Amino acid sequence: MERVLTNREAICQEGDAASHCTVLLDGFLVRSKIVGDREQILAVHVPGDFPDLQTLHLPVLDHDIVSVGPSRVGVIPHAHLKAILTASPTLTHVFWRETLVEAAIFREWVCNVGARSALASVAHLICELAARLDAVGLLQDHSFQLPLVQQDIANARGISAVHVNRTLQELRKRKLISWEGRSVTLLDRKELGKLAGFSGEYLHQRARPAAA
Amino acid sequence: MERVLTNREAICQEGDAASHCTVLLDGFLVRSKIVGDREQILAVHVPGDFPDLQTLHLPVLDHDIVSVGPSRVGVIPHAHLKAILTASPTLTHVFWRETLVEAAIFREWVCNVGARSALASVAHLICELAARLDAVGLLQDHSFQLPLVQQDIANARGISAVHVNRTLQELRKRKLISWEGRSVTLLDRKELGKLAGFSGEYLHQRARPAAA
DNA sequence: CGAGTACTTGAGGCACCTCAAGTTTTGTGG
DNA sequence: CCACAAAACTTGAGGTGCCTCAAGTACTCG
Repeated sequence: MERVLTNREAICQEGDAASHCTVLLDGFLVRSKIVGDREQILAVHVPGDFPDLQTLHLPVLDHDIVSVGPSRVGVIPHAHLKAILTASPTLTHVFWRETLVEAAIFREWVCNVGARSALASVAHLICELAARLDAVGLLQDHSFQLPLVQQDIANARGISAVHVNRTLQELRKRKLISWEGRSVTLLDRKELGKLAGFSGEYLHQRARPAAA
Repeated sequence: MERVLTNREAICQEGDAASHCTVLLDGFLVRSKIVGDREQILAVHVPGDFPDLQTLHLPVLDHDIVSVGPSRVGVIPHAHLKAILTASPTLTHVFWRETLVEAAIFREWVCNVGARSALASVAHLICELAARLDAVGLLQDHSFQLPLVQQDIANARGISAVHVNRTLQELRKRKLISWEGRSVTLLDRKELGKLAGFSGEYLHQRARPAAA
């Protein structure tokens, strides 16, 4: 079953008991959690991701999942998915692996918010999104569409929106990125990666598709 | 096979290709990653944990695993583990679930380093360790043994060791904890949890063992 | 019992924060 | 397709939580 989402529409919320899984077909989703008076974004999902695969074994959600920009998701009932996995040990391992890569990304995010400066951390987020979008063919000519606003970046990185603004200005001043409207361009991917301390290893991408 | 570890002994390092998994039988392990000139601790493991289960599907490690204090681990070859999992879909789901709980803990750590103050974040770490140690019977009378030093707490929380020291003094001053030598005691679990914004939900513990 | 490691304390500094006001862009109903 | 409101972005200025450096004290273990 398919479901079309407008901007900032909740798929599910903390405390919900999920009975189905979601696959993101088009657009973006973020997972977030309210911590005191702040909102912490835990993950940004790109097309091809299964953002709530963990509900198969941990049905009660410990965070919210919300669309960013117009999006489209596929919905798969748990019962259906379980039948498929029972029938195919190979698919079981594919899905398990998917959740393990996700965990590796969470680990890198701990490094981003814990050990990197605001500048490096924001640069790292852009590198990560570019690499993941590239893997599904959504990076064209070093550019991609990104409906996240500066407050989202702030919530993802644990810094203030004002500081995100100044950080992006610095990245633009250094001619590392351009960001106009919804369109982000990596002007110097190598230098940006160097500043961010980015290494794509943790994404455990199997193969890179040929460049367009 | 069993392996006995002394303090600060590496089990495996970033870049290694693992051919076996580990189960922590006794003591503590931390997973960490070097980020620029800092070390970020990604996870603290307690007895019963499988800290490198992900190597089954992602053999190349993206971080180090090191003992803290004298420890004892069991070593299970991948081939052996895969045979067991092939034979038992139930066990497959149990192990998968284990990695999903671990991912939930990573998410909470993102909140800790991203959205909580130093005081709340350190308090949260203590609450989490107490809850996890309680689940395996290693919390006695609100006390547990913890071989982590202040620099480790700093590396886990993305703050300086000096500030960890001052934070612990504040927690002691507020009569929330005592920490003498290796022994940590929760003097007021409720208040500590409140300060930390701690809710054990994310640990997805199935059942709590009866208190000793 | 000596040497290394961990802990503590003080003091000055800075990366990032909050508040606040203005400008630009985006979305929406008439 | 315009008018208007709301949201997003930008800029300035003062503040603070945590940092770094540095020195001294107290463990711990061989």
